[in-house]
Amino acid sequence: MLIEKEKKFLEDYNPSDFAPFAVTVDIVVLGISKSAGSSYRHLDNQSLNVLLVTRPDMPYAGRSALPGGFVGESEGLDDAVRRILKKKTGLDDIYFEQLYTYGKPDRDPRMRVISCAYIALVDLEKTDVSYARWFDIETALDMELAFDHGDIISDALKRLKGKIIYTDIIFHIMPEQFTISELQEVYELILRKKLLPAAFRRTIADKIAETGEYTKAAGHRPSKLYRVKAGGNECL
Amino acid sequence: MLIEKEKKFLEDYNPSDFAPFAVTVDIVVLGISKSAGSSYRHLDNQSLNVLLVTRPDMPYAGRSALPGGFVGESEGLDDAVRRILKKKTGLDDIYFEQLYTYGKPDRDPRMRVISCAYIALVDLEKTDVSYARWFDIETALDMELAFDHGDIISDALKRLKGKIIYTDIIFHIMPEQFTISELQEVYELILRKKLLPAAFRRTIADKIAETGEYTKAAGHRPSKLYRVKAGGNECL
DNA sequence: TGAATAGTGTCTGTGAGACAATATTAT
DNA sequence: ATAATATTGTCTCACAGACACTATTCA
Repeated sequence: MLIEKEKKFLEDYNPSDFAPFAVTVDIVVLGISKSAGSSYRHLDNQSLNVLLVTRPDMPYAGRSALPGGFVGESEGLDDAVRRILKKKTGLDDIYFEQLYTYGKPDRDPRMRVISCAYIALVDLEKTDVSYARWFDIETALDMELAFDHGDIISDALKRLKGKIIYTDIIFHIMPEQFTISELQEVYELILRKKLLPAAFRRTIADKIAETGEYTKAAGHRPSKLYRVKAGGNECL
Repeated sequence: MLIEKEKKFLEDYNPSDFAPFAVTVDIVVLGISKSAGSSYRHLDNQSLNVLLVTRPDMPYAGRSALPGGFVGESEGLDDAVRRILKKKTGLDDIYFEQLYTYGKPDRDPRMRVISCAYIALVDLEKTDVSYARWFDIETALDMELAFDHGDIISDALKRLKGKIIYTDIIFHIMPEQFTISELQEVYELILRKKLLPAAFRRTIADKIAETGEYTKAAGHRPSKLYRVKAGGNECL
């Protein structure tokens, strides 16, 4: 005979009364793209982009959505992320981190689905995205996306905005070589505000190293090219 | 006839090939307890505590574990957290936030379980924890806990350590009235390092307000009692 | 040469670290 | 009076904001 206390515990842990859920991972893949400047004198314009796929099926058929998919029966969440990233970008070794888990009962009309959302940062130039398309982040946020993917993207940006101040994850989105101005512009795109060049240089000076190379044919003074210094601060 | 591209998409989204998962929430409930100082002259000792339950069943029967339970079929993750917190602490309106989702395939020997972990901060004095027990955080970390709950607790502490610097969530763990020294000691318990009283006072001065009351019978100079000022910075 | 960008120098204010000094109570 | 804590004062240093200034290239 069970005492009252033990009964109470059993309520929580009885394996027979758990409901079956589907679990997916959805990934906010972010990258920086460049478009030609307005004249030979002007720098290229950078923009923050997010990778989206088009849903072929109901629900939200034809609607854009984050790349994602169901987690396999004996597959870890991280493994599912790696598998999907490989398929959508052609890359291994992409930096990613867990963002948040979305579990509102009605978020998928078909069934109960828990979505574990991730952020991934890629060097966009290296990606081969045959089954997906890059969208400017502003455009993407204005679009009608499938499920709650619009919320997920804006949560991802909030997270990123917070983290680039006290970690070095920004470098995962940069190409191997970059100028300080480019790096500053990426910060500005994410933080949505202008920074002072002098102050910016000072603060990141110890995180980067000169490569010895310079930009060419810029129509004005060339810029030193830098790379990340080893041993950055990734934090939690 | 489907073109190759569409087939590829269908692979990811075919609703019939999803695996059934159980989803639980597990909560790291943290609170500050006081034990009497060594003499009438000395202040009470505060310690950071975590709420644990004892598992009555396999697996890990008899082992201590985080309070948690299966998420109901049409219950939101947050609703599950509120339900469990109410049962284990007797309190509504507890501050909590999502920590991380743990989904290793072998983390529960019975079946595939995804655990969505949360942090909750409570005023320990107000809790009625008939079905759980408070443990000093150091003790808890040294114990052999069920599942991966040891990892979850240490992740929770890392998160808290990061967040108390740039948010005001700390106040959710404080009683209505507190002295600056007490508040400082809580910071020190979480950050695991000593702070300078003068600097500490300066930095938190604008977040708290005097109540007009003082500590009594302290065996030495009494301290002003403060409360939180409205409109704190909770951030993401 | 000049437009456009790269990069430096420096003043100033804010805020943290360090630590000394003063204040107040119960016994 | 004294132990123990509370609270304030102040010097210094690091660093970010602001902004002026110099440097360099290509068409």
